[in-house]
Amino acid sequence: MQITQKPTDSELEILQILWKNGPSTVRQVNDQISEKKDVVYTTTLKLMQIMAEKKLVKREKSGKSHIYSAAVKENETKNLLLDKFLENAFAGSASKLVLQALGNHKASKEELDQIRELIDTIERGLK
Amino acid sequence: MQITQKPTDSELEILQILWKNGPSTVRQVNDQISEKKDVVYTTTLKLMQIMAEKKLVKREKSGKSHIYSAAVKENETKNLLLDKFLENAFAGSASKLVLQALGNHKASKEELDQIRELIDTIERGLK
DNA sequence: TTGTTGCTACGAAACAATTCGTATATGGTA
DNA sequence: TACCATATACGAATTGTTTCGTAGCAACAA
Repeated sequence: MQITQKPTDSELEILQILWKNGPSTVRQVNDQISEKKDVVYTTTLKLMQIMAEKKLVKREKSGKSHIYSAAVKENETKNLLLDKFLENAFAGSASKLVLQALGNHKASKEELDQIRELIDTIERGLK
Repeated sequence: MQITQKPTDSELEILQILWKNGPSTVRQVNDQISEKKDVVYTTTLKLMQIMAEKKLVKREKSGKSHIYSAAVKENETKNLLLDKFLENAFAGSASKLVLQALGNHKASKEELDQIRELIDTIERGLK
């Protein structure tokens, strides 16, 4: 399923858990979230029900509970979020964003090298 | 003034105009916004009044109208937004974000070179 | 069969962001 | 001064997100 509409922050939090852990019950997702903040079980349930309506997740019955899994791809979703963010905050310019991100956040030598390699690859493509 | 709270999308839109054009009246800001989408004057006015309460903008009286100007720095604001976004979508990893941004969005040779230079500079610092 | 436990369904409150209509004030001009 | 154009103030409707309480259902053990 192609993602079109940007998930909210809470929805993204749930998606991240599903991407990381694979198909899960509401209980499992809620346990994860509870490690970071106080949230009642039914709040997570409601969110996941809404996400099912929006087709952000699929669910299937298993005994008396449901197993939820992400219905949108991690990569595509993050790209969409990035696009919107880029548009809102950096007038759509990826390089402005990159300069700001690298200028102000710590990255290790390995990470920097990785980025440099990617640039090489892209430039070879550009020719 | 140090920014602490993330501006909303609409607020950011107004800030971008103030950063770009300098101190402006509500009318001027609204004219800019109107080029892209339909918005009634009082909507923009209300937003800017709220932004004044939040100290995102300052205003001073000039004749019968007010002149508004940004009260937060462009660089700091974008950094804050970037931090939040990084945290929500990329687990705080700037390099993951950069890889995704460069991998999926077009950047020109000049932009790529600029980024490469920045990496060089950072690595010299790290050394 | 009858509790107990843990699940889903669902309504509604609490917020926050956005939008707009209406009332009112003010400055400039005839 | 009186009028008009344009400004601000402000309340309120709308929309979307997040939160939680309560009701009811289903599985399983005693």
